[in-house]
Amino acid sequence: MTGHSEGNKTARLMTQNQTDGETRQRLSAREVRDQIIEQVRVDVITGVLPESMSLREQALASKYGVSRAPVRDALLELTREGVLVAKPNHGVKVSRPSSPELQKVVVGMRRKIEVFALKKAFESRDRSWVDRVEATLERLRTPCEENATADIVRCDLALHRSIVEAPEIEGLVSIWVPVTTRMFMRYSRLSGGDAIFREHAAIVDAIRDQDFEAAKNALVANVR
Amino acid sequence: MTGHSEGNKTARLMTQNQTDGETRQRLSAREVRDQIIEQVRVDVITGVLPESMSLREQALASKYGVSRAPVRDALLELTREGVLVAKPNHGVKVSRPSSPELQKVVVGMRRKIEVFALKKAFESRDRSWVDRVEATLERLRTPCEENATADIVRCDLALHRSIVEAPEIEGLVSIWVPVTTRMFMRYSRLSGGDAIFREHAAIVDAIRDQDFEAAKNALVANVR
DNA sequence: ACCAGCATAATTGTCGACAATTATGCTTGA
DNA sequence: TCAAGCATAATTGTCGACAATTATGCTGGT
Repeated sequence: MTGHSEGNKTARLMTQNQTDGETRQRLSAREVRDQIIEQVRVDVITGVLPESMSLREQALASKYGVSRAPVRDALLELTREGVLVAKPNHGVKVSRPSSPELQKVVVGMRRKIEVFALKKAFESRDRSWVDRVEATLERLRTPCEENATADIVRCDLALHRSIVEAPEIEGLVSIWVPVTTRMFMRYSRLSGGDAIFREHAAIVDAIRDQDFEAAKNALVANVR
Repeated sequence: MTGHSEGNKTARLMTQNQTDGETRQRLSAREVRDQIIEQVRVDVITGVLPESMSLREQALASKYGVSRAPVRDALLELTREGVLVAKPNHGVKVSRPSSPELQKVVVGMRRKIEVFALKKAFESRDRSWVDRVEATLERLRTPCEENATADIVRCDLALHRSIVEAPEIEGLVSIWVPVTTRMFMRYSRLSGGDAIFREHAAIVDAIRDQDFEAAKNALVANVR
């Protein structure tokens, strides 16, 4: 955070209420922009921000208690990801989910990407990668037990991302992000946190056991 | 463009020289940010900006005669596309091209995307789409005849993009962009403008004739 | 001679304000 | 009453400046 006016280091309060029925949220130290990106992305996926809803930079800035600059950066990014669509000089709105037909194509692409990452990671025998994946799975446990949708989405994404962030294939993430984001816009299993966790645990277990075929199968079964 | 200082409406000159050996360029009216994005993207693809070269916001801003804001937006966008990589608070540098193995995966994905777009466009029987594709092909002619690499890249990208921008599948572009950008970072046919034009003309001819199979084959042959 | 710690410099991150563009409502004329 | 044109308002695009963080070079101690 920053603020050469009145901001302190870790958080900041709002001064006035917005007209959209959102609950107030605080953002803390870590890159403001990234947090806004994640927050809005999750809000869209979970339906807090409904389809076609238009977003105003100033409104979001006030809501998060920051200036328009990081909000602008975030909206730009989300637009490129496909979460939002923009008309020049006229702002952005929440985009529509894919058609079922497109969704099929997207699912296929995401499977190819993640399986490829899996293969490369297995080849590299990088123990720290396994550790990171395991740690990220652990973050998914509590949200699943509590059926906390927003956190499930967040950690589900984070887990798959950690898989794709295998060593030596850095460039893959930039392709994976828009593909997966688009898939998640039809996130349809908002019930059954237990099942969600088990599916992911199966992937990670197979990774830990260095069983590529099992990991691949569990992954493909989960990506749908 | 803007400039509440000395800018006029269509263009603007620089006031001082930079230390990087770049030639000066002018940007005109249309969204400054988009032009910077395209310029830097093409510069990376054509090798004007070599791998691992680090880019400074202020240097680019001075080079293009604008402030840091639109440059910042552009770098953010290009980072998410995978053209650049960023370390927090430390700037961006040109990223490395894909490994041959990853390149194969990427080629397959791009083919799937463009063929899918082709299919949907044929189904929709939208004449204006055909017109747009034809017009975009026409823009490719002169650069190919003159072997103007940068413009070839620009118009090559534009043509394929116009194909993907088929009606009713708006969401596809956001996936297509990083995939194709990554492919182009290994743009290897910088010789033979004639051949490049013929390949693309074959695609568009088949589209005009409403011959899906021929268009698909020409497309797959071109995407490699 | 070499390493640790510190001051300095360079660069990004954020902020508030202005310019330009687009949308919207109002007035005016037929 | 309705349509066209205009004034007004709302929103994005860009700018210059400040704050914070990170990298770098220097100094002093061992």
